[in-house]
Amino acid sequence: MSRKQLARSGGDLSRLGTDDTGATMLHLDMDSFFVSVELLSRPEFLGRPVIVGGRSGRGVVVSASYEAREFGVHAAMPMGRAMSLCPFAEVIPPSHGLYSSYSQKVFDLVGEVTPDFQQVSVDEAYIDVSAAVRRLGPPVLITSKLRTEIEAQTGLSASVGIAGSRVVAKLASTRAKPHGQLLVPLSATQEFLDPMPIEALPGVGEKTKEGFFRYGIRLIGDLAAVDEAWAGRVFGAHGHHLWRSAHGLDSHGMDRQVKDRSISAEHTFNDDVWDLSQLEHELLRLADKVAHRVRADGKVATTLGLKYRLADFTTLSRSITLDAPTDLAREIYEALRPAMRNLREQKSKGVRLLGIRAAGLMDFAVSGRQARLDEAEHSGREAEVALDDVRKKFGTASISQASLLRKRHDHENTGPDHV
DNA sequence: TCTGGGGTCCTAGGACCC
DNA sequence: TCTGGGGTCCTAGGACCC
Repeated sequence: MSRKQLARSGGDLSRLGTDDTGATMLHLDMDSFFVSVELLSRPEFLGRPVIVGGRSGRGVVVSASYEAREFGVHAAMPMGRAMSLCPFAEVIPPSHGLYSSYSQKVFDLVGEVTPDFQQVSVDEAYIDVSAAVRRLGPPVLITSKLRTEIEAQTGLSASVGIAGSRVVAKLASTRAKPHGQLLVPLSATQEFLDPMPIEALPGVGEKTKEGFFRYGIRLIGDLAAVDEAWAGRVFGAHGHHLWRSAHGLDSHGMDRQVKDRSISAEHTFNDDVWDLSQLEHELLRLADKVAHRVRADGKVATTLGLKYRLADFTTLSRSITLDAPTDLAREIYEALRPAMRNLREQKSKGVRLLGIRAAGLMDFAVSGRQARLDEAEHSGREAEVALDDVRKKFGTASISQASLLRKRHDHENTGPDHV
């Protein structure tokens, strides 16, 4: 049974009623967003199974059309498996820039309804219409107009859940898909939630589901019926949060979005890598990517993390907190390279994935970074801070260029013996 | 034909300080 | 003489989301 069918089997929607008083939280979710955007320029594929995703050996499905889903294809599935399930699907490589521009159009339209919304991904947002009802009418009407407007302006369809809380609105939009909207009146909230499988709750994945199953909890209603303190004892903070969700209650408000906690980049190799210099080359490329994005945000990073996944998919991580925050590729690279070398020596296995994370982000202006740059200039070490610009002129630096620059730099500062 | 990339949040243990 | 307890920072790992 597909997820959709499962959701649809959960109850008789007509019994939910029509009273949208107080149901002022909307969850908007674009229907198979990436695929739908691609179909705008490929109308000949309409009605066919279409998959957006990486085609190479280790690619996965990013988005599948509803026709492809009929074959069991879903997001995050390895492409090989998807193709065996649905051999005649059209496969389109993702164009993230294109999706961002359509995303912008959609959220511009949302912004015309109310500024009171929180975008949670490229194709999803929570919209609090409580302040908009006097101006625009009841939530159900606002929703209809918004969906019509989105479709008229972009050619894309959205589904919307309307409820009294974020968690219920989200479950409602899932139930409404595709191309629909669903109101869950406040009085029908528990009735709506109770028959749903426990894994429908956001935050319940494979592991948590197994945990609940061990205690005979299979439906949201089962969780709602237990004592909150028990859920907390057994499942910790997560348990409290999920118990509240099972009652249709949010655990935190819209103000939660403390954005930009980290900026990361990672790469899965087509074939497992054993060669240290190849790893270093990739590390430099990732450092460059992350540094650019950190600078573009006007930030500097205090903590740097390395992600290191072995051929057998075990994932190791190392992190380093810097004395002085940075936004330079070279400093990121130099900080993480020893950790990577250590891992390479300890684990005699091929490397599947390498990743870098920059965290502890703060504004450049308050970071003291400028003072360090000034100081560096005065002490004749401008080569160090300017290296990034040098590297930019060469394009993506090769490892030999990088080590040449590093050697020159080290030579200048500590003498040739240091290298 | 196994498992992308970019994120968030939580936990647990050790270091270190008072 | 040999050991309390709280707070905070840091690191490593893991679950989960789109």
